[in-house]
Amino acid sequence: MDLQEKLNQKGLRMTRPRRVVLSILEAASVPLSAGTIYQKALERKERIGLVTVYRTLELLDEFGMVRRAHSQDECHGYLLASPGHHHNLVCHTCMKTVEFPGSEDLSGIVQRVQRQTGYQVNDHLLELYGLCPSCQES
Amino acid sequence: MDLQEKLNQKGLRMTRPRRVVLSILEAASVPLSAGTIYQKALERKERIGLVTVYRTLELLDEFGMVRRAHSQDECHGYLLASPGHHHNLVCHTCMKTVEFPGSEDLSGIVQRVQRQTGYQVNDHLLELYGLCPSCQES
DNA sequence: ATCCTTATTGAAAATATTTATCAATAAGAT
DNA sequence: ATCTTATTGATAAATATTTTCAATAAGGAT
Repeated sequence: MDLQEKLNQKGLRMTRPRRVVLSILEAASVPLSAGTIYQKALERKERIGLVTVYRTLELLDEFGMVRRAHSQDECHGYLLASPGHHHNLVCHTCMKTVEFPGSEDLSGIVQRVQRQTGYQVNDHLLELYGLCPSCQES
Repeated sequence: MDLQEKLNQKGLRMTRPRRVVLSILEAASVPLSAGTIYQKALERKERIGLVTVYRTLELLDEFGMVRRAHSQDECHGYLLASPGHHHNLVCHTCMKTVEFPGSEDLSGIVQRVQRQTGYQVNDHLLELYGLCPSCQES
């Protein structure tokens, strides 16, 4: 289900700024902060306000169409989310980020932790860090 | 190795503010932001500046004595890190946080992802969310 | 205990980030 | 084309973080 449909479903409207933010995120392979998205929009000669970027990101987040990337230092980056449960794999050097699927793999850990702590686990955040292929060469 | 030793090793000094921040973190079971730590210090009638809290957290982070907790919304919380590799388990409701050990459990996932992406994985961030025992009752 | 060197601090100011307000605009149904 | 109202952007306000710098104090030397 794409943005247009989700908006209709809630009686909300498709607007140019929303299209722009989404488009910028689609073109990115690195998590972008609100400010950065705003800059890129201006470069495209779009008339848009920073405030709207924040609001749009909030909206996309509610729709689950975007994920926050929590690097150790910068935790303000947003990344377009593919449907389904994914995690991010971030390159330490160039920050290039790819997603990888799979939450089943965690069920072992989750069960052990539930047993040990008494907590009832219902969500998780997993992010891997490393070197992407091209950064491995240099 | 405790703070005193790590400081000596780098020719740095143990000071009252540093002791205070550490002590506040030791007493916490919930991730604390710089501002919150500052407040708690004032409550203790300590003469300390917010700036110093930021600096101390940065220092403790370099020493690996503290970890950032990246909840979906708030990613500015710091939590004392036990030695070794740990992850956080955060209660959605009361934010009470406990650590749990174990990075071996991830090796399966890591290997699969490395194979699939060509990335060389060397670090990770794992956080679980759920309900702590006492919040399950209510 | 006293002196010295210099890491450290706190206050204030400068930046950066995020949220709230509100009149003007424009989406989309009629 | 018109009407209703969700949405926008500018401004301002609120938060959060970093920089600057003179004053302070840790801790080794004496």
